[in-house]
Amino acid sequence: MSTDPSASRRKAPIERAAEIARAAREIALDEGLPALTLRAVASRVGVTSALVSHYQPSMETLVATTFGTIVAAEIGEVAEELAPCETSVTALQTLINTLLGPDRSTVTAVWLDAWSLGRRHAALAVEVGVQMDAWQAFLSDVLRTGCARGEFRAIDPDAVAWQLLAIIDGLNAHAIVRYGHAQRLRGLVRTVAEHELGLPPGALGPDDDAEH
Amino acid sequence: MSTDPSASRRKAPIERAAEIARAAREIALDEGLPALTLRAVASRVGVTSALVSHYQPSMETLVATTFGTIVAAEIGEVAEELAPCETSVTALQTLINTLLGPDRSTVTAVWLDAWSLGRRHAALAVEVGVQMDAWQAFLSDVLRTGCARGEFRAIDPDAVAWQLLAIIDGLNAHAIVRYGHAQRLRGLVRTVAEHELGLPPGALGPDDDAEH
DNA sequence: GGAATAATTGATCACCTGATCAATAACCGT
DNA sequence: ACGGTTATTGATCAGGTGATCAATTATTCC
Repeated sequence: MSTDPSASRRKAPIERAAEIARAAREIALDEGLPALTLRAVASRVGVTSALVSHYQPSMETLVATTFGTIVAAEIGEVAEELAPCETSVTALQTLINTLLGPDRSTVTAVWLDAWSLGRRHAALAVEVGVQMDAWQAFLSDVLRTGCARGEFRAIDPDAVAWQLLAIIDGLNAHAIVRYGHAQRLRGLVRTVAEHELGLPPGALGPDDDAEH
Repeated sequence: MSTDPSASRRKAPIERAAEIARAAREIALDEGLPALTLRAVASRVGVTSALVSHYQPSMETLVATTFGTIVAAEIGEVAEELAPCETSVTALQTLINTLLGPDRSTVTAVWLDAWSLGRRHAALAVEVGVQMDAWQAFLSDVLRTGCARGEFRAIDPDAVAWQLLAIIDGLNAHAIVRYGHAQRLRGLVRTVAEHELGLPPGALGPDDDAEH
């Protein structure tokens, strides 16, 4: 019983570090990036603020890495969801539906916080750039694959990826601020995608109420 | 010399109130909404923080009204710029060029701050809603006028206005975070607008390098 | 079992935030 | 010229922020 975690207050560094990172993620997701404070993390984990400081070089980096982790996880989830799609058309369809779905609001809120905070927060600004590039690279890959398969016809998949992401972010931002969800406006993204990728109108349309 | 302002420290309430409001606007524009603090305003005006508190019921409301003033002024400026346009097509063209121009970054930054802060800031959230509606109403009017003139064909101008604003906001957000300007991506907005308004491709295109 | 190692704590620092209060000073009307 | 009105100040409060320090434990190694 030497490693029984229930009786001992002291934990292995790796475990505690994971605990802190997890708490940070939770706080960021349900209270926003600005609420990600030294004492908030400590309180959620159930330790002293000094301990969080001991595990983290600074709050600046914790905020940045927490944001990065959340967004990276989001990309991973979407990638996993797209994997079983047999055609690039269904993949793009799924991607649009997921990214504009009602479950996206929490992550979108984190993005908004990051955009705002990033202007006075060097480390976060860098991470925002990295994650935006990651998203672009991911979507760009989907488009390129579609072109290779002969499903899409795009001169500049990189540019189209940026455009689609910008539209999706804009719609989601509006949705989170003004309405509850952005699903109503999916049609816009579909139309743009069809136009930019040389698809016939309606090619991305049918599968509207397909998910859950 | 009884009303000489240079010798007297004391000022008329209306004048001081205007001074405070102006300082608040300046701070918000070049340091961001989160930098709009009691002492920052006081310092810029050259008075005590207590005086700012005396003129403002709370920082919460000052932030909200400052944001509202900035955005309302933006709408006013654009409206003024669109007034001389003889056709709705050139009006829409001008609007797109202006809204995605390089001078928009400061106001876009304020929007980002407001979207982020608005989630923990009741008064600001209300003002954000009001100003978004104002923008939508303004653009919607432009589109409706174009329809009445027979230049546009849109089934639902309100919806198209929301869509165009969402795209513009998304592009501007991306531009401010990742690149210096969103001008490169104007083509996207034009394409969408042309498609949604029943215009021939390229109808909004030509006047690309028209402004300084 | 005893000693070295390191996770954890509690206290504290310096700084920022918004807000309130009595006291002071300037202005205006008479 | 004087008195009332009020703009303005200085001080101060309560609370929050990130960060650092020695001291205290718990764990592990020998």
